[in-house]
Amino acid sequence: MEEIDRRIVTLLATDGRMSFTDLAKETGLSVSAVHQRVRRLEKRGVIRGYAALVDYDEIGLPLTAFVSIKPIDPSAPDDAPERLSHLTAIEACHSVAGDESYILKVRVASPLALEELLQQIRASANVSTRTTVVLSTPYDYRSPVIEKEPEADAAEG
Amino acid sequence: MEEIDRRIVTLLATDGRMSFTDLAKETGLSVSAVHQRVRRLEKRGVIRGYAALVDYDEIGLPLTAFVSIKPIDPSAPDDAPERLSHLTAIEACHSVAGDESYILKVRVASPLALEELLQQIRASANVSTRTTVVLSTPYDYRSPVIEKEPEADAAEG
DNA sequence: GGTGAAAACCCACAACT
DNA sequence: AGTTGTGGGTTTTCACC
Repeated sequence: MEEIDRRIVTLLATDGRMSFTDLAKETGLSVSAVHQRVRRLEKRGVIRGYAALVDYDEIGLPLTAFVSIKPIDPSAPDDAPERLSHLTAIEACHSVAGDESYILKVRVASPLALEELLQQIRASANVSTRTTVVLSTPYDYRSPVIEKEPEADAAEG
Repeated sequence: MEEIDRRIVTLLATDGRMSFTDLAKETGLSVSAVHQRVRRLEKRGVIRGYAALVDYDEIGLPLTAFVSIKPIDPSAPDDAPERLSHLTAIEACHSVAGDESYILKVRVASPLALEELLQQIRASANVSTRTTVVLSTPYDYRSPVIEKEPEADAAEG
């Protein structure tokens, strides 16, 4: 990705509501040129969307945990992510290398809610769970510093 | 938090660039009322900010990992988060219960970059590391479903 | 907290280089 | 890909309820 696009993505990753006018000032381009680039970055999937970052304490979900899961029956087809996606307390699901198959990040209201969630996870995906409770979060959702050479160029459109 | 604020936060968590005009339509309030509520939610810290969600493959950081760290000298003061915050590859830092003290989420360009990062983490915070590499991410950054009763009311402003 | 309205500002598109 | 120009929509503030 080239310099100006990198700058646009960095700015929007830091302030997702920055106006095109301000992006234009920051990049030295015209408003329409920036507009065009942002739409292209969205279309290419470099920008996947925009989100307000919320304080989970304030919205009544103060307990965060990482839940590592392992299938009870390793020979069964592994469709844990789909089986778990209806559980809205699960913020993220990562397939990982190592002893366990997935790491889930979950947000709940209380220890009791966590207990109930773990039961639902085990029942829904036929897995065992290992839970690591988050005590505090010094920082989170930091914006990336974008590399100069992300990858070799792909085939032309 | 009350019904309309919950709705506003949910909508902005899902689409961080939604206009005040659209938020007004969705909530049945006037544009100015929605505007006022959003500003209040920002000021109260319920909304911490706005971010573009980027595709880390596309920006040249295709390797994600969780790095659990443990102090080499448990009697030394624990200031790992501050000591590590200059490493921009670290997206998040959570203090956790359990055998290790923190879980870091990191984004790097390559296995070699991960190796170098781990050396920097160990050197900067005087810790040992245990790394779990992410193979794929079925989902991530899902918006919260906000509870009706987050907490008892705080003291008046 | 809510409303409507005015002014300032921003977006989206067109025409062109 | 970039620029400028413009009509129309959005944001922000203000006076009032």
